[in-house]
Amino acid sequence: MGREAGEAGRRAGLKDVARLAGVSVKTVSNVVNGYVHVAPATRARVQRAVAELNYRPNPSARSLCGGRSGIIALAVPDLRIPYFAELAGLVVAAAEERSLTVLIDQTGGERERELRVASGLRTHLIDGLIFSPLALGPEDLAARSDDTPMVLLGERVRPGSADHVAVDNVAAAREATAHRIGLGRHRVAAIGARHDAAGETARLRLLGHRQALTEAGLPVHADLVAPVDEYLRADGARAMARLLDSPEPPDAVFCGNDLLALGALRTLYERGVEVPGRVAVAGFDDIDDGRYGTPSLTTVAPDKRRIAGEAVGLLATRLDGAATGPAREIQVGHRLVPRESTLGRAAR
Amino acid sequence: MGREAGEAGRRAGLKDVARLAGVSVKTVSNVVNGYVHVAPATRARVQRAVAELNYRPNPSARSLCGGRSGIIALAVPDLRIPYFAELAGLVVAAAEERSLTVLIDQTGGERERELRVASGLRTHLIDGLIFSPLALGPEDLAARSDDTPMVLLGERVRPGSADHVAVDNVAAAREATAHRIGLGRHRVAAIGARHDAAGETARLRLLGHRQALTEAGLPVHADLVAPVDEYLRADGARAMARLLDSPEPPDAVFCGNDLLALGALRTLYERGVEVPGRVAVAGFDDIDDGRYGTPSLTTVAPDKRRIAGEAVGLLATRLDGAATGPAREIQVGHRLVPRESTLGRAAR
DNA sequence: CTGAAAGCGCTTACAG
DNA sequence: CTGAAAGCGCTTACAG
Repeated sequence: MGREAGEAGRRAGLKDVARLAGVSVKTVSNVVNGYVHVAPATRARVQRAVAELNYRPNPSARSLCGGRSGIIALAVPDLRIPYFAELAGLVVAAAEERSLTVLIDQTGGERERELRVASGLRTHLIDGLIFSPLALGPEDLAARSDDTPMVLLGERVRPGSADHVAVDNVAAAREATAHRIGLGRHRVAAIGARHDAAGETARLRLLGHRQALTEAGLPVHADLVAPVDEYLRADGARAMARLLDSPEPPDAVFCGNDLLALGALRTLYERGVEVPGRVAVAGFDDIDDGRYGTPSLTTVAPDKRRIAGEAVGLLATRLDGAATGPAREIQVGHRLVPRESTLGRAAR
Repeated sequence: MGREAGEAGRRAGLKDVARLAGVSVKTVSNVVNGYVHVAPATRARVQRAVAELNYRPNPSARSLCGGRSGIIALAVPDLRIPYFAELAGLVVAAAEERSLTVLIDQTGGERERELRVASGLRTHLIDGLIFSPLALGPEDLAARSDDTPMVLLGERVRPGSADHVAVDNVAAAREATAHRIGLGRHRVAAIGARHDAAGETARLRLLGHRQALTEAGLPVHADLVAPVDEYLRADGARAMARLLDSPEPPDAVFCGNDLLALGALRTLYERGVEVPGRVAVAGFDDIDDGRYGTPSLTTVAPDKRRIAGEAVGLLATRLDGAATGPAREIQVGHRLVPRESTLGRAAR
């Protein structure tokens, strides 16, 4: 008898292990936490007792002692948005490598909820926060009063106010548009202008797009920049329809993200417009859906795995003592992934 | 001065609130936890103190007292799989309505990791578990030794051994295939047979598919059932290619999930096979990607919002006292969503 | 290298 | 309806 959990109905505690091993709880604690100064024989004895009792540390008690909970929060707009889902999956995996557990908060990109997240919604519970804000601006973030370590995903906040990991949105978008210009397109539209506060990333991507036009000596037509409410497929579909209905439709479109681009492809399909024959389409994010699209979607691929890894890594260093110290900024690479939506079937 | 957290650098505790309000900690605890028997005046005084000190209960302490942590775990194979990402988003939202926080575990569908999840990976930390196993069978699940409340998503386990929420996979798949037969297709293939332990859901869906064939008096050709390793786009694409290469290709395909179907659509696109003209395609899950596909994907839509809601609801009742009691089973509805991949462009 | 003691912030019986 | 006390399981100085 006696495998798995304590038969007694009660789970074994540090004290039980100590008794069985014939040492003090302090020593057990030392062994469990991997401290160095424990005699090998003692360590072995303790480990045997731990195994026998199937002892597992109680994270609540540990965290209560001012120790850490081992939990970090990831706050994103919505897991139903593939980019954030993929990112979340990678963050959970990266966290696991460091024995951290991830709890998810969905903000819906709403200012109120993001404010709550930033001001310590999970204080006491989490050791740190990885936050991808949409509605909050640099000022909001810099004014944060909670002192839980935080790593920001996305645009640069006021320099020095928080650790953050980002891609060079301007450069990446510029490459995407330049790619189409290089293929001979001269009326390159953009889908994704936003008028709300959520527009920082959008703004930078559209800026890169315009830079590419300017660098190529092409005019920037205001009517070739389509605004959207959100960055979802439906918005892209609607925006594409409007562009097609304009007097001089574009021969290429840069979309602020892949979801918009997939929506745009859908409209083009419905209207029987050849892609890339008459309109070349590119997105941003490199979500899985784009890879198997028909046609497959040309996009800019940020290194999501590295974004997740760096975010968790930055947080981990904060948890391991360096709680204070200058804010760090990590710029993660990206690469243009040309596929059929700009190259045609030859792309395969 | 004095907004947000305690200036003193230390967050206010129950004791601080009690002192400020001039009551005992017990009373503060009562107010904070919404107990009834507190004099209105006392309650008001306490609430004022709570607000003034910006007091927030420490979940670790609460959980340590044998109380609850307010945290539940959601264990799914991988958030990068859209179905699970959408489900996770809905679970997080449903949990929030009940003031529960969701922590995510990714099992990768690996037996070892699922076993760890089932046997109490998060004991002490979580109040309950919502688990979508892939590799574990009914025996594994029934043999679970950990007593943390658990709600299973997916197939029926050994009746009575655990709460679970599921859709009627057999009936749903049958409808999907019957739909194509009703449209005059007679060589309806299936993609998604699995030979590993992860096959329970797959098995039921293919069973429903065969039932539809049989009910229509159609033969079940073994060569029209394509096996796959996983349920991802790439698997669907490969399987579709094999089916097309067979001597008598199908005129319709039922795929075990939407990801397989999207992969199949990709192969059909690459080979220039008209959909649904020459091959009608249907999937299962109703993930967002299918809705905007080109063509849009006919699928079976389980009521995901309800799955998430019921799962959290079942768990919540276990946390609110009914920790023991007979296992409950909730069957969630589904509906066939015919789209262009079977109906053609007229579907719009 | 190891032990005994205090205390983290809360809740839960137990009295009044 | 409210209070004083014990204790949840751990870690952290402080001694030895």
